[in-house]
Amino acid sequence: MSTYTQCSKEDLRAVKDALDVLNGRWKLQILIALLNGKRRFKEIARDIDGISDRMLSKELKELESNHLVTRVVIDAFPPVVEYTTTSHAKSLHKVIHALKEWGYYHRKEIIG
Amino acid sequence: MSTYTQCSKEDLRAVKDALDVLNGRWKLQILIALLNGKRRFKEIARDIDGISDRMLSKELKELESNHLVTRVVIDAFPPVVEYTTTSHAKSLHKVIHALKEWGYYHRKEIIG
DNA sequence: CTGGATCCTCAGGGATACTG
DNA sequence: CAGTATCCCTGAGGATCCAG
Repeated sequence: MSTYTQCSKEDLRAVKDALDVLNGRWKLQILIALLNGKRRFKEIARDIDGISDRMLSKELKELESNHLVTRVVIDAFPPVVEYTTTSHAKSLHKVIHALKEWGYYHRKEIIG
Repeated sequence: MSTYTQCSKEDLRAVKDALDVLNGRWKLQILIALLNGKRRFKEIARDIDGISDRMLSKELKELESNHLVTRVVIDAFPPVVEYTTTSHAKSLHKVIHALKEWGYYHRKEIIG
């Protein structure tokens, strides 16, 4: 395997596509929360520090339209809405893992 | 291997750290260009579709302050400035690879 | 509880012109 | 070539209030 990160035009486009779907400060955090098992709107909101209801709502919609999240309404009172990740979202675990590892590595590099 | 992407608070923080350093639409593109071997300011600018001189300059500075890029001035006329990635930046190849793979996968998921 | 609607702020980023 | 300086604008995102 090459030690280079060679990227063709197509590869670069794929990277940009990925970044496009995961853009903003919230989407990955939301997906991580869901992959950790959180489901209801308020649970997710509580889990993510600093997110507003408005943003959470908006981001969940975008994630849903990108097939990363499934929204299930349970007809009851008070209303219950459950969010789950799709299998497609689960394919993100390599991305998340890589970012996590690199985050740790970077902190050592900068601080240590 | 677990199929879950369990993230502790610390892990989440690491992910956020990583995203923080790579934020915006340009930084990863710049790093990819440099990892491909490009070096001079104008070469990078030409390589990245749509970036302005102003943004490229700003982003390069941020990357430099995060130890991801090295700036070398060659005293000559016309001026020559060479940018290279640090070994730390090279550790990003797993992140880039994961994003690339997922980008392709995502396109198939959405379009196909 | 689950959000929608509205209003507002601010930083990311574009365009252009200019310097060494 | 390698940037800086200015001006400007859009859109991400926050705050608050309201409805089912």
